[in-house]
Amino acid sequence: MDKSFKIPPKSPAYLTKANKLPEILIGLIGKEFKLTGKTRTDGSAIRKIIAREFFKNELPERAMDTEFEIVPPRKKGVPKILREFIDTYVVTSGTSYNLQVWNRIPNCKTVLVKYDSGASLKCNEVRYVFVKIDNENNKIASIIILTADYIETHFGKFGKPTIKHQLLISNKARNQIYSSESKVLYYPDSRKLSYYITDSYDKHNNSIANEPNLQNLYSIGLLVEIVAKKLVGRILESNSTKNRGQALERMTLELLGYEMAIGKNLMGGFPDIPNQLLEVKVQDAQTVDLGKFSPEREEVVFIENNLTTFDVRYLIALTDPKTGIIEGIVLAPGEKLGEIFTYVSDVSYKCQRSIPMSFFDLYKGQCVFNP
DNA sequence: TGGGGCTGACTTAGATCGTA
DNA sequence: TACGATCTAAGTCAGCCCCA
Repeated sequence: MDKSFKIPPKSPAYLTKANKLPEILIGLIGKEFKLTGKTRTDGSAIRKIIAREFFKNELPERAMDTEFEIVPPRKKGVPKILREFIDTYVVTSGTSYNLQVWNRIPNCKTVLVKYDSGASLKCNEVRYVFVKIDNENNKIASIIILTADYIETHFGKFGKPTIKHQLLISNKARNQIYSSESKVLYYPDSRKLSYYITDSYDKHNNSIANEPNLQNLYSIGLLVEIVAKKLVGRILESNSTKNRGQALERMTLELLGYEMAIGKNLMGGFPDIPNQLLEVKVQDAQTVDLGKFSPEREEVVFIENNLTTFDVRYLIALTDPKTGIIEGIVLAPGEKLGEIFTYVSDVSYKCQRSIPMSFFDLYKGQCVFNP
């Protein structure tokens, strides 16, 4: 996308009026658009197409560098097409569309761009451009431009912001683990746990639902022997992303000696296996999604025992993305992860709101603003 | 509805080349 | 030799999907 779109307009008054936006984009209706299936590729392609239409039209005059300030650090939460204060979204299939707005509360008045004149552009002024794709005919079926206020009024408020922590394991670090003899990289338990853990295996009947029982907590050293080393070489069936994590969890439970009825649901929550204070993760790309909890900062997980994210043991299975074979294991207390790997610098969060697909179908062949 | 997962676009850093 | 332009690799992070 042209860099000029990353510069805000000279002032909010220079933005194209929202009710004029359909006139600019109407020409795209019926135009060919083939989905690649690669989500970010499609999202990027649509953004470029929309931007091109604005380019054909006259862009709002740009602000000079000295006239404004982007308020959020690292421009997080600022719409991609800043010159028109627009974010674009691709709507494909399904019965509802899950709108995810990243790093801003959509319908709030937090300032994103602050002008020296005193004017500002706020979160609730972002225009959301939804491009509905006709999958069968590979064409743009409709373009619907909405405001956050319209979305909340018609479909309900956005859900609470959900935080996403991520950890990076570089290929270099990964290869170091692969080239080691055991293929297992591990570190001893946190000092707090070291007084409670045991090095001897004793099959017991505690459910995974139980809170950690400090008498039966296996040490990382023992977990390496009974779980980690035995996981190396096993295959994680890659039928779906979520199932793979669960497959690893089941394998781990089995190796720990817990009995799991076939088809029985796992606990969910944090950590995955509370009874062993063990969080299980699969990694075949560079990024490990830690989810809501992260040991980057110490956070109490079990108040009763004052156990924190630093004490939780992380078992990360490094797998080959093509074969699903576990080629290496990282087993370390949360407090160590940051020393070995890199946390994604800023925490990202998203606000979600589902919009029924029937809403988009209503406007097939049209380009409309807040209909 | 909240949360987790993969993926690849985008960004940044580093390397190399061309010209003055 | 210095500087800028261009190319490449590594690092970052969010879009869309799926599931409980």
